Amino acid sequence: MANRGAALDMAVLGLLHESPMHGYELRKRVNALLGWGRVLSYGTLYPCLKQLLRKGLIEPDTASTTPVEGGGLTGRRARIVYQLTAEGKEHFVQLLGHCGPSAWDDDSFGVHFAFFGRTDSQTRVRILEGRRSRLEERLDGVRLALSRTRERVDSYTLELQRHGLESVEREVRWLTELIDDERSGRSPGAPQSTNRGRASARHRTDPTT
Amino acid sequence: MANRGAALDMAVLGLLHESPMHGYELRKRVNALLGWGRVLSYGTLYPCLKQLLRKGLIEPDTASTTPVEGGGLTGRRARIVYQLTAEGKEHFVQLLGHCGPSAWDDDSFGVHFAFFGRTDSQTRVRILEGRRSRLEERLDGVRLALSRTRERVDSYTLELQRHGLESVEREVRWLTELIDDERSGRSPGAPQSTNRGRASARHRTDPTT
DNA sequence: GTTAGCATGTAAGGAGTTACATGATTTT
DNA sequence: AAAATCATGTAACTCCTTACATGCTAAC
Repeated sequence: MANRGAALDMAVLGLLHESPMHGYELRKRVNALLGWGRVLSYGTLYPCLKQLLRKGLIEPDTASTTPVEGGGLTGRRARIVYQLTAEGKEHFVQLLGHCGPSAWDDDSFGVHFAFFGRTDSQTRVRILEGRRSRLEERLDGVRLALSRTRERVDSYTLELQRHGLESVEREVRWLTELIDDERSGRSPGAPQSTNRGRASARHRTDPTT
Repeated sequence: MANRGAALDMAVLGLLHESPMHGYELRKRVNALLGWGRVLSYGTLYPCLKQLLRKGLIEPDTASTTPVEGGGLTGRRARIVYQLTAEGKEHFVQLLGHCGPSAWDDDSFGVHFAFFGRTDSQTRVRILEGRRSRLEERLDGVRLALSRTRERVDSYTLELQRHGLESVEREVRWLTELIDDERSGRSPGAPQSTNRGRASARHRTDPTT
């Protein structure tokens, strides 16, 4: 019970690990972090924070949290700035190390990847490979279905399946490149704020955009 | 109330429109139709069928449904073959015609696309264009977030965002090609079972696979 | 002075999953 | 005789969204 989307927990913990934040800010950062198409709603975020608080993984930062009384200087209404507790940090590090099947899930993988900068290369490779074989299973399933239905299906259905297949194949190639980079030490490595070597150059899109 | 995943309803209706089927078969076909990554479970499908039955959109095909008594000949256990009612067919045609915002959603779009063979070119173009602008909005959001955070973020987060961006951009280009094909009459058109012209040739992947 | 953005929450409900319950038939 | 596949369903639970409730501050 109470798994509250392991991916969301991890995203929140990871962002608070970087710097303390209040809920409103956190929501924007989570939405930016994972280009999840869908956006995180307050109805999900606040209950999540409440639960993390109850578990003792986060706590209000009393220094930064604006008290409603005395205000004047701040110019903002009361808000609760959260920070990680010691257990919270510990828990996040543990989540980071988990490289089992649960980390290959669509959402979970995205969050793990976003925090790769805090992991060691070995864990990264394990997650990358796990994710890849997960996608390859998917591929096999779709290819099988495609070969069985082929000819019995109209061109649009076929085109849809073909497009889906191509997307997943592309993702597999992406993972393979990342794994190769990782193994040969060409990986982005440390969480530097300089933008030299933002992942291998061959991934780049039009830089003038 | 009771929207029961408009996308699922439509997929079921559409498949039953092609030929009557029982639940077990239907599940496999739905899973093949939409390379949804996730698979449809019985816990979703059967309640859905129940509801469509209650709404009078589908009915058991008494001729094909195996009665448990008297069996002998069939060699299979009792199963319920469903077919569309007149209202069901009507409803499906209506769903097919809906080209408003709800049809641009990830799932909904996939189902609409899969049944494009039953629609007119005008509807197809409207759905394709709606879907494209939906994705372009998404793109704008991500680009904005990217430009605001750039430099403050480590290379892995950046790479994740870049990859997400590229995927969506690729999808936009795919839609643009389809729209062009549609406008110039180069579209796959009718739901033929011959495989001549399975969408424009330039979409093809390695045919030897 | 009203709209837009900041900020925190709750309640109701939708959509789907897992796990269970049941049992026949076919293959190994 | 066991295991896999066919076949239908229900119950409990999870995750998340929408819509609501509340109120402050900044900009137009």
